[in-house]
Amino acid sequence: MDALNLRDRAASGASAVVALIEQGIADGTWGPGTKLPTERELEKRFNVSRNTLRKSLRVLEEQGKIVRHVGRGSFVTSEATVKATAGDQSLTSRIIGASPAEVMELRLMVEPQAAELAAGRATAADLHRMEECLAHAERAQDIPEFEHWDGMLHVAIIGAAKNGLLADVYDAINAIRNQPEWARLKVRSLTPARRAVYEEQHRRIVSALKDRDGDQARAALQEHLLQVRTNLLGS
Amino acid sequence: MDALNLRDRAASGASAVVALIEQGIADGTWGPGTKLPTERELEKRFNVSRNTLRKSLRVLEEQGKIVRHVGRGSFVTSEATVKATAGDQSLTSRIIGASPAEVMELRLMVEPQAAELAAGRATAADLHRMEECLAHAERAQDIPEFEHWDGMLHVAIIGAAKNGLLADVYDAINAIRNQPEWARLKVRSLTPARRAVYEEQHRRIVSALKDRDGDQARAALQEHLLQVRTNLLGS
DNA sequence: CTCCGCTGATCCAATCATGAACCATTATTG
DNA sequence: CAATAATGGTTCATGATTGGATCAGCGGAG
Repeated sequence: MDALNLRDRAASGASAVVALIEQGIADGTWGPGTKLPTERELEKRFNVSRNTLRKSLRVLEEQGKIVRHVGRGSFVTSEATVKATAGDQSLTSRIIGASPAEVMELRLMVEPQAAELAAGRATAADLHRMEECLAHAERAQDIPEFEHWDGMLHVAIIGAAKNGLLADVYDAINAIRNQPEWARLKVRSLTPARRAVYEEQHRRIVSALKDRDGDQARAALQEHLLQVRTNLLGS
Repeated sequence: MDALNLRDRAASGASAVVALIEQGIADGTWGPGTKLPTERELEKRFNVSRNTLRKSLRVLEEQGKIVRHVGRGSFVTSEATVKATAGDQSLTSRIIGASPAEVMELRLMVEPQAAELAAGRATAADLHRMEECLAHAERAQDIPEFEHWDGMLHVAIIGAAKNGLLADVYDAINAIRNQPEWARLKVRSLTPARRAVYEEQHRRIVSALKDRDGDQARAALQEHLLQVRTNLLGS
């Protein structure tokens, strides 16, 4: 049946167009948040004049089912986003605003002690993973690749501490590494000389972990992070 | 007619370009750490203007999926593929499943050092708030009320460290206090004698903070948490 | 016939995409 | 070391797209 051709039907008019668009929203043709076709497109699709179509859209807008913006288009209201904002806010999103100084301070609190725990808990697989990160980092051709394996090494150390909660928290903190400002800070601070220093410090950390020397591991990681903070924040 | 050429229309627009590049990252065309083609190259490949392309790249940068640097190029970040697949789960919800042993281990990592920082950063208002928590806790008529002010005291100490990120993380961890299982554990472990010990330890912590004695504050808080862990977990 | 709704058209305002030029930083080359 | 090329960062003018608003005309229902 030619359900879209309203002009030939007895029940033509604005209210019929409203019903059709509502149906399209209900059956998923236009899902929440999606953009409706332009008015000039819908005008042709429903075979009504633009004024009639606009009247229908106005009804839907007043019902809160769509929102319209000049120059952008008309959009189906998204219940999902409304629902999302009502609930508890993800820590990750709150963390995004944290300053590099705050991040480094927290890392300095947590990571050295995690290394101390890891010295007593790391499995052979953990240590092997760290060695791989070391190798990859030293073979890295450019700074982003080095940063990647640097980050993975720290994650591996945290993971070796065998505390799932700690790993989750560190993951959340680590998400900041992907923030543009933070990344720019890292790249700018990473000179070849400093990279060599980092690689040496990394080796000493992993070496201490392999020796099951918790004190040494904690001290080496702390020294490393202090160096990173100095390079990063210039203090 | 040009308006009906859906291929051309689909290829235009910033969001479409974002999707294309995301796909390229997801399917391994541009793996983690690799360098994207230059903007002037992508501009031609996707048949959009450079400004449009750059808008798309900015979106990807804000999502942390790529990193850009003047004179060098744009690079896929290490966690980009992970981010493309894994949704961002609230840390709070993940934390709920953490065991009391894990929680106490993390608190032992963070809180004593936070106390050390707080000794040097606490404002008069911070110290006053701690005193109030102390007073309320000691006047508490029942265990839940004592627990409440006990928790508030710890929050106040964390807050005095003046690290917003730390405060957010601690808030997330602290949410477990409202979990039924955790509460049961606390109530069972809290005898009147132990409560008296806790109050004495609390007073020593706050006293050290008022004296600006970071070492003493850290030691006192660590001792307190070790005591709590022993009482909670019986080890 | 009159009233009301729909039509077709025109213009306006906000937004977007485009293309180009120029700048700042980095890499490469002589 | 100096010069050149490469590359991302920024800005601007222009045209296209899109919803917003108005108006004269047409046609059926009362």
